[in-house]
Amino acid sequence: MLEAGVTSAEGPISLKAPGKRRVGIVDRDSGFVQTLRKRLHMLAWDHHVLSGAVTPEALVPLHLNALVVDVTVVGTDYWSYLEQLCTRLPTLGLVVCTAPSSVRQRVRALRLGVDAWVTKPCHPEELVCVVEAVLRRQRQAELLPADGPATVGEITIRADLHQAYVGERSVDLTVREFELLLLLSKADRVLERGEIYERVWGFAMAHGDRSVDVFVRKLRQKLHFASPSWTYIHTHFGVGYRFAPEPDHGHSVKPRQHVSNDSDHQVEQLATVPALALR
Amino acid sequence: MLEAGVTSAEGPISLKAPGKRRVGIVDRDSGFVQTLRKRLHMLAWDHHVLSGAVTPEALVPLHLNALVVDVTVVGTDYWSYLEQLCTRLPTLGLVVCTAPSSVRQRVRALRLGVDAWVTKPCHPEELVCVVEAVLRRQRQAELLPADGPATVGEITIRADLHQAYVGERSVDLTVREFELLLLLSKADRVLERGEIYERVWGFAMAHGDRSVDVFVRKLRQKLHFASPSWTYIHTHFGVGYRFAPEPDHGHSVKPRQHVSNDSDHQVEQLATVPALALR
DNA sequence: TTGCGCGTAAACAGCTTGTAAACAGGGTGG
DNA sequence: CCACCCTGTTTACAAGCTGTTTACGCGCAA
Repeated sequence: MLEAGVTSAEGPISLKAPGKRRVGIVDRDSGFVQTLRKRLHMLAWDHHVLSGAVTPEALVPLHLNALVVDVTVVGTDYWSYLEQLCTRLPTLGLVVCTAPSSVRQRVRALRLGVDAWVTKPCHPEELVCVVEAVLRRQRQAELLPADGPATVGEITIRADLHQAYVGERSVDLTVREFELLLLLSKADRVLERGEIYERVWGFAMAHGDRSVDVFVRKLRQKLHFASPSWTYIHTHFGVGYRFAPEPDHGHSVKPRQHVSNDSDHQVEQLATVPALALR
Repeated sequence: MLEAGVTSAEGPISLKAPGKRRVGIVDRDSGFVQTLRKRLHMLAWDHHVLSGAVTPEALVPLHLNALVVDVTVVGTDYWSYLEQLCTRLPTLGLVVCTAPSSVRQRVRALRLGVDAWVTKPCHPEELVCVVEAVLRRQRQAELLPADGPATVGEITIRADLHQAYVGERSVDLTVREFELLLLLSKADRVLERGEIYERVWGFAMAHGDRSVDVFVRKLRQKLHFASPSWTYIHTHFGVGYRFAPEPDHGHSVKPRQHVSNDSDHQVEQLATVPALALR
């Protein structure tokens, strides 16, 4: 019973997207619900409209973070329902949004464990903000894990470790290099230098700044050292860079690609290997 | 967050006087304040009536768990004040209780990080219940990590005793050190300094503050003294720290994995340092 | 071919971290 | 009530790493 509450608060978070919240709605005002749904959708929160008073046990598999209830839907004796919710699912954020009530009612509900009481009619936006405030306080407790590893080509990008790997071996990227890789790998198109600079460095690129080029080279070098038979970053002359893992099919005829050069891993080898032989 | 315990400052995970809460009040309505005080006294909560808008920095030594503010006391531009509070003291429960307001105002405040907005005139009992609801959700965060003993590497973390052990021998961690260890061990990823500070200290880290580094060093020292052949805390340069117990494979080859730090010389120094020097 | 964009390399400056120690405040015990 | 001890905070300095800048040469496109 109680573990159900823990599950709904902690379980799904490790399984689903970290920032994703799930909100349940118990209400019959279809217009109000529609507005809420729209707003929640904009916030990229999952939501689940429930038809009537769902038992705490039935709520468990929904993995809700919060529940908005209009107690008029529940029936005359909604107190036992609220009490059940607060007892069995103590980690569930509970917001009552209902018709005008007495101080006594609100105090009783808050004492039971309800997190907030909003009086109808209310602006949907305000209700959403109240739920958000509850979830914010709720989330403060959690240690939200970063999103899981993503694999591109032979490279595994681990956001939780701020590092990329090939198998078990670290590519040994610095912070900037990793951020650059993360940005490039997420964008599925050619990125201009200015755009890259803005999103990695955080401000506008000065005219003539070659930082992006330098870091692309460093990143290419390390990626090539870690995964020699793949090409990841492609140069679009006069435009920018594009990330796309491509295995090297031998040295077949494919000169059309703007495949930038690939220097062999370390310095001394560069001196001995003619550049042309590599292409 | 801030605990009204005997010791100076305690983090969110503190265990002392769990029921004791400290609430600050910023209001000029003396009658209202008197009623509140009386009610808070009955609840055995400490309270502290403040004269006007106290800066977040001045608030820190008061070790408040929550703050009730009538924004009319603060002045015309109370937004910056609320924003400061929410930014600098994100774990502080913040309830605005003031004259009638617009939806826009309430939404803005809730978005800033205010936990609840109560409109005057209101029943003092209801206000207390709202604060209680906020504190309840806040306290949930503190009680959750109090689960059974967990073993990581050679270290056994006893949340119930607020201490870590190697076998039967205590690692002799201070409160802060233990909280740091608990936080790090619960997160399965790299934690940035700011995040660590916010969770352990309870408020936003000032720019240039090295407290986290210092405590990581102390913790490393004691862990290494208690469990010399393991490495627990790894530095991710430019990012933060990550906890992961790793046995030292014979120190012949340095496994330059994603592990940034090496503490070879540290080992020798620690070996020569008498136990007392660790405290 | 020419002009400009891009790859490459290395030097330098600045920042980040480890380390140690002094300092301050509160708690405890005499 | 006072002195000592324990924590936590702050500061300073050194070492290492990272990011930036600069220079040079090649290659792409007109």
